[in-house]
Amino acid sequence: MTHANRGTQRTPAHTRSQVLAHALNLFTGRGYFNTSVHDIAHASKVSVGSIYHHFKGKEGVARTLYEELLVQMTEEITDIMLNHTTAHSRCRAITELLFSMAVETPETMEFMLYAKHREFLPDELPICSSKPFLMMNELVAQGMEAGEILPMDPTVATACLFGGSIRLITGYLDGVLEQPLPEYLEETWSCGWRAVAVV
Amino acid sequence: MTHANRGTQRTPAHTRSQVLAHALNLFTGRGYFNTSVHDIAHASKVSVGSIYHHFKGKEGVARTLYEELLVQMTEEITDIMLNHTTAHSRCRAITELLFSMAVETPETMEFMLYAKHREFLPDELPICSSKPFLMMNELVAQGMEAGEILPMDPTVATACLFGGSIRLITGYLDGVLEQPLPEYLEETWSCGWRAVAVV
DNA sequence: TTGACTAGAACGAACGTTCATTCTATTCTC
DNA sequence: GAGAATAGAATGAACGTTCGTTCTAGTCAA
Repeated sequence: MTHANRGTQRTPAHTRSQVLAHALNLFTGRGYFNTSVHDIAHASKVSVGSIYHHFKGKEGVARTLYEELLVQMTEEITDIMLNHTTAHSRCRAITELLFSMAVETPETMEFMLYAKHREFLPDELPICSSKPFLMMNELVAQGMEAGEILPMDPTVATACLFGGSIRLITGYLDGVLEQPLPEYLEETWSCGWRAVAVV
Repeated sequence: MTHANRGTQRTPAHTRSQVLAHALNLFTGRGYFNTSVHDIAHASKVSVGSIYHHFKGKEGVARTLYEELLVQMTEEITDIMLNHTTAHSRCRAITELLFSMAVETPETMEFMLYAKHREFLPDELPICSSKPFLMMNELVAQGMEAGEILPMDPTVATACLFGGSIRLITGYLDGVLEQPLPEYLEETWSCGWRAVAVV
């Protein structure tokens, strides 16, 4: 390492992660279309050319963020499936996961729940067709077969089980909740489970 | 009327409504930022100058759409409040309203539920702070006082009561439902009410 | 004739993208 | 191990396009 970059890393991996982190921040803060490639370059302290070298363009940055997000989410849910056995316990764990992600990585959460991906990633399926969401559907269907969840359309059950949590998280991300998000967890979970549980 | 506009209306009211209708169509179809003023002008068969005369610009068109939407929604909910007395009956009516709006005016519904208004209307509050949503909150709070709804945080109750419906409607607008939307109404309503109702 | 309305050409700023060039770390040759 | 060769990475000015907006000229009803 020469004096020219004393104090700053300049490995490709570092460049990539810097760009992704700052792009996520800008995309969620002001929106994809209100963020220019030059904004990302400036925020990441990286040149425009580097962004094109690594990601092939603005859309490539967004696509990479989206794909990494789905992979991470899939891993988390797989973990939950392995470490819990009942639908009750699995759904509870997923609700906790959603709440804690919203608090700890709100930008990631916002990018997942709130961004209109189809406006800037035209070839992507809607997020509710993505792997993690399908896994949640599958999980609920299994719980129904096991007699833990009332017999009904699995799509409806999934929507009602998690719909309340998702709305609260949306409210949190919009800054309209009066209490800190975690204080709503217990009641929200109770309602969601009560909506579909076999008594 | 001269030969110049034979067969087409050219009253200001007609111009306004044409612009609004086609703008809504374009905004929901490809997104606000993927729609240019020239696109709106072309689709509405109206000149760019006219759009600027009536709406002061692209953002003005979106703002008008948004405001009209909130007014219409407020009226509908006010109607429901007047024609129903119990929280059970009112919430059921609102759920039906949401489902039927989604089917009959999907673009309006999409613009309300799905568009990221804050990205293109920077001064607007998030939609969950808007009048119709606050009325729903208030309605639920009243139902709680009346002993119809379990005592809990009203925000949570509202989120869980309507969260399932909203998720299903989102799925419908994304085109991922297997059945026609109305077939999900009964089950979704049952779940939502069961989540919060006093037994 | 006046004033609201419409038309569409013109404008300038901002944007995503490209590219010729420079830099840097690693490999190869002797 | 010195030095040439190479490939990947980084740079930022420049380009062509698109877009929101403005402007001037013209239309039409009252």
